[in-house]
Amino acid sequence: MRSDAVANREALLAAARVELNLDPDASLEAIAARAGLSRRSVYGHFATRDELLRELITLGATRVAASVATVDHDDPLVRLALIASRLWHEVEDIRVMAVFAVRGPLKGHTAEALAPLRLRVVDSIAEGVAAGSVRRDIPVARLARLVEDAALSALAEASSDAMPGSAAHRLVILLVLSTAGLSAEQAAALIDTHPELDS
Amino acid sequence: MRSDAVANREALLAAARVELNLDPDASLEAIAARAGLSRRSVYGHFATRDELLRELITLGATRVAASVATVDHDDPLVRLALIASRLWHEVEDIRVMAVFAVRGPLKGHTAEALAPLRLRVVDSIAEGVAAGSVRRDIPVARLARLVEDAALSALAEASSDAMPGSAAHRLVILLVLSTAGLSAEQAAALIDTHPELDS
DNA sequence: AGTATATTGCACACAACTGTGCAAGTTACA
DNA sequence: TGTAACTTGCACAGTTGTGTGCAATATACT
Repeated sequence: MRSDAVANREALLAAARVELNLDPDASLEAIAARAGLSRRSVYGHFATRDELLRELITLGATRVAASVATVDHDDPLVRLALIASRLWHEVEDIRVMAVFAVRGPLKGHTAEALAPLRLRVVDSIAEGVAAGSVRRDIPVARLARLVEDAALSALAEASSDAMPGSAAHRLVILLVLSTAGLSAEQAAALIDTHPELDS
Repeated sequence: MRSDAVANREALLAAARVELNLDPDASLEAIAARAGLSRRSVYGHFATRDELLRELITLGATRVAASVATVDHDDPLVRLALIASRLWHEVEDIRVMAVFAVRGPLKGHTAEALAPLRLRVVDSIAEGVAAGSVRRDIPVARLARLVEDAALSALAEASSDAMPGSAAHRLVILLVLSTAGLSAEQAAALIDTHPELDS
């Protein structure tokens, strides 16, 4: 592959990231334009629109999963909070795109790349239940989905209502912990006693 | 208007309710077919697809708002829980459609009919904050949106993962209370000490 | 039974896309 | 500098929808 072709491929992915973050239904025309290319040449890099989207999602989801994989802490609740924190940082400037990937028509594909992350969440919750720090009134698998949903709600809220990044970051963690069963005070205490949750 | 025309209009709205609940992007063709009419005759009742959707949403949202308007209780938290409960009952069998109305492209229109309901939620939360029973770490307006989002998450969860209606009903209330800042135990206690939340 | 009212099928215009074929142009790079 | 690799514009086919005009038909209601 020629060097400019490589660069253009990158440019297309970057453009798609931006454009789909503005409007998940953005056309190839719009994406190509942002990349400084013609719609026609998109097909020189990706066979179909779908292929472009899948690649984009795979890259993003893998990156997120990889980042979250390095999280570690003995306390499952703190681990959960740390995961939420990492998630925020990884997704901060592609919030809409992230929500689209997880909730949109390609969610099945996203799920594959996100599987390890979700496994980690389920494990942490199960551990928390065993330790008595996470609610027992909702089955673990379901609670894991609801916790993820809470995080997405926070992302969406941060997208619509412009708020300072630090507030959004804290909000994601708070909602995750609240959904896990903590009271607002307990959640705040947990965050405040763990400075690594500020970064 | 002729009597059969009135009936067909109703049939179209009912069909749209069902069809859009299966797929929010359902075509007029599909809706008309379910109503036992031809696509062409839809235009005898509604000028555009948009008009049909708006009418549908107005009817539904108004009904929900009216039902919620009759909720009353001194304790703002219990009131919030009762609102969640009513919401569930009103929306139970059009969950997908409800989520579409609130999150989809017509959310602006939905907002009008839903305004009184949202006002009530904001008020209850504000009252709860004043009474010290609702979290103070998130601004009231934002918290109101997040509480609503939590309810929607519960609806979505109940839609995807088939669960008994009673469990879904309880889940909606639990998530609303958790988001409001209660611990899982506090939320459960509140529900269990208020039998009217079971109906 | 007669008439206003509804419904239907069909054709058509239109829009906004995706994806392809091909000839002509441009550019990396050996 | 030559050539393979890449990009472009344009035309075209195909898809899937919405919305309209119109003539033919069916139906409610008086």
